[in-house]
Amino acid sequence: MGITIKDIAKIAGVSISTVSLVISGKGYVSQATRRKIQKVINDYNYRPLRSAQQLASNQTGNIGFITSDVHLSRSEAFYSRILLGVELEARNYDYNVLLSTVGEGTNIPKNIPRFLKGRDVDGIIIAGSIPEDLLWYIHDIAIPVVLIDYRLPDLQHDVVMMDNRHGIQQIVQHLTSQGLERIGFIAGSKNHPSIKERFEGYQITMEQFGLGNFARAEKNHFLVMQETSSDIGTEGIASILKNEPALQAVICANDTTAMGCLKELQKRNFRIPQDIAVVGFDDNYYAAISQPTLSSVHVPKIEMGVEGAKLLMDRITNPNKIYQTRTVPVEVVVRESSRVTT
Amino acid sequence: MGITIKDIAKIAGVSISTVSLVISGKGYVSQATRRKIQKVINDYNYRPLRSAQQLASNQTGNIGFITSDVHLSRSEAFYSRILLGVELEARNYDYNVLLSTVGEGTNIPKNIPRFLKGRDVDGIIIAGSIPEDLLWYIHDIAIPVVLIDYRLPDLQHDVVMMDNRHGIQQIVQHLTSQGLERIGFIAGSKNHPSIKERFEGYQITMEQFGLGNFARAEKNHFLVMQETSSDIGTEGIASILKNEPALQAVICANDTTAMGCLKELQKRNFRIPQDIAVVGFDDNYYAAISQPTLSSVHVPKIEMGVEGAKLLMDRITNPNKIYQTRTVPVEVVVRESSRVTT
DNA sequence: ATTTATTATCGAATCGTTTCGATTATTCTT
DNA sequence: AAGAATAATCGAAACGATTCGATAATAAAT
Repeated sequence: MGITIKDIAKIAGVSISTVSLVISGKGYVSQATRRKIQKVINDYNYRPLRSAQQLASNQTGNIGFITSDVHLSRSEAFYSRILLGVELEARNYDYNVLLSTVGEGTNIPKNIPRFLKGRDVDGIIIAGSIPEDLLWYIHDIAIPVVLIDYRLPDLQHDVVMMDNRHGIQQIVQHLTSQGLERIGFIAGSKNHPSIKERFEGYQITMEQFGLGNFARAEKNHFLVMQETSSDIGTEGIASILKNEPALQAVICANDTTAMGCLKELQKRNFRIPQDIAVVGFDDNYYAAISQPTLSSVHVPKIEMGVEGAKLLMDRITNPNKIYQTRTVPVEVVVRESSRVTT
Repeated sequence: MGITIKDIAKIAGVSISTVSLVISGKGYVSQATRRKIQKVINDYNYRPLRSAQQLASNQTGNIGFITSDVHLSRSEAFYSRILLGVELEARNYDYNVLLSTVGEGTNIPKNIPRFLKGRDVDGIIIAGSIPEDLLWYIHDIAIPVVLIDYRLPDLQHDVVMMDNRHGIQQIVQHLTSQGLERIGFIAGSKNHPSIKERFEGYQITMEQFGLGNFARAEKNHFLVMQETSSDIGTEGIASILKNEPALQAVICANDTTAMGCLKELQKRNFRIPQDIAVVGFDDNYYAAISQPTLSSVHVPKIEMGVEGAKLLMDRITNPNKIYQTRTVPVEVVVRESSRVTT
């Protein structure tokens, strides 16, 4: 079928190994032969066969990307964008990206990505939460791993996170600077590390602004275990308002939740933001076109993927490095839903 | 490093080739030896190394998934869901999925997915539009290809589409059954085959309902080349209303466009659906939670991916089969934005 | 009971690279 | 100018599977 390195060598009148050296850029090859060989390669449009390279070099040139099926099909395209970032960066290293989704259920071994069994990848990136025992399984394989927007307290890994605490801090600051003080908090999937950090950020910052009493009162939060959905916002705001009718603002742990919140408030004829200000987190596409437009914290998803890929490449070439956590900066985007003063 | 087929053979006391036969399920192996070998394989948790299999068998066990970067990061997760479907189905065949995005720009050869150059995949799936010359390039490689939600008139391929015409037909029927007759149409990226079919569906059905005159008048459509965005809806409805103030309903070629349309109408204090009914297409997540909730046509995205993967597997094992077009059914979901009568 | 067909097992070639060590050619030291 | 260091090239052994053909064992046919 295809043209092989052997053909190239014969045509160029050199040995196979010299051609290989030219391709990989390793070792010593004289300018003259290098050019000669390169010309033949170009002329015949030759590319080495990956599987042969893989077998001989014991490197696959592939990385695996694992995320849950639910995450991948999320409407906000949050993890899709992270995947995109990974793909973009992997390309710079001439790596392929293999995708595998896993169910939320904890069904090992059916859940185990095929590329792990066949030793098809040099390293993997895990985006978002996956079943804990699967993470342990992967950990035990001793393959380079980078986690994006996820982590387990008792497991050491390279990790990429967004700056959740600082994002919330900016929000609280923005709200209080407008004189709002009774600020509630709503979140789903509270076991997720990002959500946890956002809640902690809320508590810490409120404390700093002298609003610790309000922030500590349980009636002013709504935290549940469910997967992110707009229902959480709907239920959440209802629950808080029941006990705290004088609420002035509410921070939702993400935009989808905020959307549900918005909807419920409108149904009850609250004016937003005059009666209650609402802010989300993530800065979805829909934040910018919802009615009213939603203030949020912009998270650079693609960059998170890029950073993750870089970290992974680093770890693959340098397996004994100390583990790193990389935190990408975020920024509040103020829109109609929280702009009280003009 | 890892355990090899040689080790298994030695431990089981058989030849390498017999072990291979057990793994692949081909040829003749007695019950007794089969069990014996299988036991060793299980005990040692052995998996054949893919790259070695690939090299020896000249099959990769991989499929490539190509989509544009813009499509993948789309907020509606339309193509992410198709990807998910492909992944789910590929798993049933024990195939890996390699992902590559391509820029919208037409920069061959930088745009060429790496897995094509290294002959890393047995076939590829292309979801959504990609630069035309890239499609020609792929066509020339003569590798099995399936297109999902895309096609080129003068290029033969296996194709998966949604039933755009019938979806629109259902919409028009739904609207006219409520007495609405002056129904406009708004779409972006009008060169996309799905959008084209939706527009054709609009024209044909309107004709069937005796509303051909209205549907044929250019002032009642807004068709532009831009990529899908909510701005198209905003501009579109403004444009149509200028020439046709008595508009009763508008069909948007997708939900995102409809969102922009909704927003503009609300800004102008139109009541929806009493003054103007709005429907979208695709049935996004946000269609169900927007204000008002948006009527739309549900498209089973994951199933489209599944169908695509099936078609591709079929073509890989059977390269000379006649080309197929598979059309998945769609269904109107009526919500607040178009429910005039109660 | 011999021939023929079927089932079972194996040895060896093969797939297309990388890489190690050997060999030769060139350049640098003193 | 001889020996040492460096640069250039090559041959051959891996890498870990598949697969073809040969051979041996068993079953079926006459």
